[in-house]
Formats: sequence, structure tokens, C-alpha cells
Amino acid sequence: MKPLLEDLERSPDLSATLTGLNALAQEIRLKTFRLLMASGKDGMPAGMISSELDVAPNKLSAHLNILTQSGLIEVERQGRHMIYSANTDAVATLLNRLVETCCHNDPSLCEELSKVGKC
Amino acid sequence: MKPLLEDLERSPDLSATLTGLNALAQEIRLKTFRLLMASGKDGMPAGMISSELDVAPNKLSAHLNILTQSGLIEVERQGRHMIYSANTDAVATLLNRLVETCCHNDPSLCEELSKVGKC
DNA sequence: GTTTTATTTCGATATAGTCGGATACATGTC
DNA sequence: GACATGTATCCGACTATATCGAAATAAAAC
Repeated sequence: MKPLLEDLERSPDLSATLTGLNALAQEIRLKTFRLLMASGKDGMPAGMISSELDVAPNKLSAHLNILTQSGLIEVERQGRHMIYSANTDAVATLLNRLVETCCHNDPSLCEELSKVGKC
Repeated sequence: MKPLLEDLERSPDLSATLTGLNALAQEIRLKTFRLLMASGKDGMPAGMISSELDVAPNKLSAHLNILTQSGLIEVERQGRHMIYSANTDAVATLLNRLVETCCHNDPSLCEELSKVGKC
């Protein structure tokens, strides 16, 4: 009568959630992510992110890889530019996974949560 | 005419956001957080979390500290038990900070995001 | 086809996070 | 006060992550 642990253990989403959180839990990557969220669907080339954030290109590249592999951002080549953009669907999925275990007891707890993403 | 970087740099929330994300970006801490989200406002004593997740008490204690200091969970002593519970308001604040830079260009991008937390 | 620009990859080092075992600290019980 | 229980802290070892400089790739310009 306590399925909580089992559900969490077997959740195949747990690994993906950890990957996404880990991708965001670093200053340069969080700034990059927010910059790309702000730049919308057009995205931004790596060099522009590099100069906007004042981060060395090689350093940034490693972080862009981690973000891309998490699925939170996407890349597309345009000529010799690599255009990065945020994947808002992946972001929504990640946020949902963080709050999906709430409200099992009392839906009124989640009033604040229901205000997320109202933009 | 490019206030993006400046806004991010000066954001006093950036540090708090990183602390919160970092707190969640670890397997034991994420499982703990989800367990506490599921256990609602009553929360759970440290020993019960320890046995539910099959994590040694000393190990868990360090992780509970990190989560508590991030503000995502709270503690209250009851006799010799330490009762931990999720702080849903802090969770909502964290999630909002992740998406607050979106939609500056095109609100239609955020349809998925607006579905977060509907429980 | 050589040069320039944009970006990534590689190898080495530094730093921070995690773990396990032992110990210490409260609180409640006898 | 002595003891058991529930948690927290300290320590050294290990592992993962971030960083830096240098070199490599890929596309465009000349």
C-alpha cells in the first residue's frame, strides 16, 4: 500500500529528468538557456552566444553539447554558423516531471504551481 | 538595443535558480524531492525517506541539507524526528524563473509551457 | 587552392561533488 | 543518570566536472 518508491524507481523518466536538470544547473549553461529562450524560435549562432555571454568559444561549445544532448536546445547548421535554439516542448516536459508527483493528497497545494508558464 | 545580456547578468535570481537546479540535479535528491512532493504537506521523517529510498542515513542527511538550503524543502523537528516537506511555493518560483525569458518574441511558442502544473 | 572565419575536439590540469565509515549530538525512555 | 533511537557531522578516498591552450574540422571568400 505504498507504491511511491516503486513508481519512482521504475520511472524511465528519472534519468532524462536528471540529465535535463544537470544541463541547466551550471551558470554558463543556464545563461545560455535563458538567452535562447529569449531569442525565440530563430535562435542564435554559437558565436553570438559566446560574445553575448563573454565566454570563450571552446568553453561554450562544451556546454552547448551538454545542453543539446539533454534535448533542451537544438542545433541546425546554416553555412558556417551553428544556430542554437531552445526546445520549448522539452522544457515543458521537464517541468511537468518535476511536479507530476504532487497533488496526490491535496490538489489545493498546487495553486502556485498552476501559475507557471502563463506568459 | 540588446538588453538581454545585461538583464541576465544583473538578475539576483540567477544565483538562487542555480542553487535550486543544482539541488535537484542529483539522483538521490531528485528522488527525495519527488517523494516529498508526493507526500504532501504532512511531509516525512528523515528515517522514512532513508528506508523508502534505501539510502544510508548519513548520506541522505547531507543531501537533505542541500535541498533544505535551496529552499525547495523545509524541516521541522517533532520529538526526535526531523520532518521534511516540499515547499511548493519555492518550486513554483524556480519553475517560473526557467521560463520567464520566453515569449518576448512570440507568445504562441509557449503553449506547451502553459500546461505545466495543471494538476 | 590558399586563406579567413566559425566552431568543435583533444589532452592536461584544477576543482568540486560524492561516498563510506566512524563519531557526535540531540531527544525520549527506563 | 544510563541507555536506545533518530539524525547530523567529520574525515579521507574516489569520481566527476569545468577549464584552458592548442590543434583540428568545416564552410566561405578570394
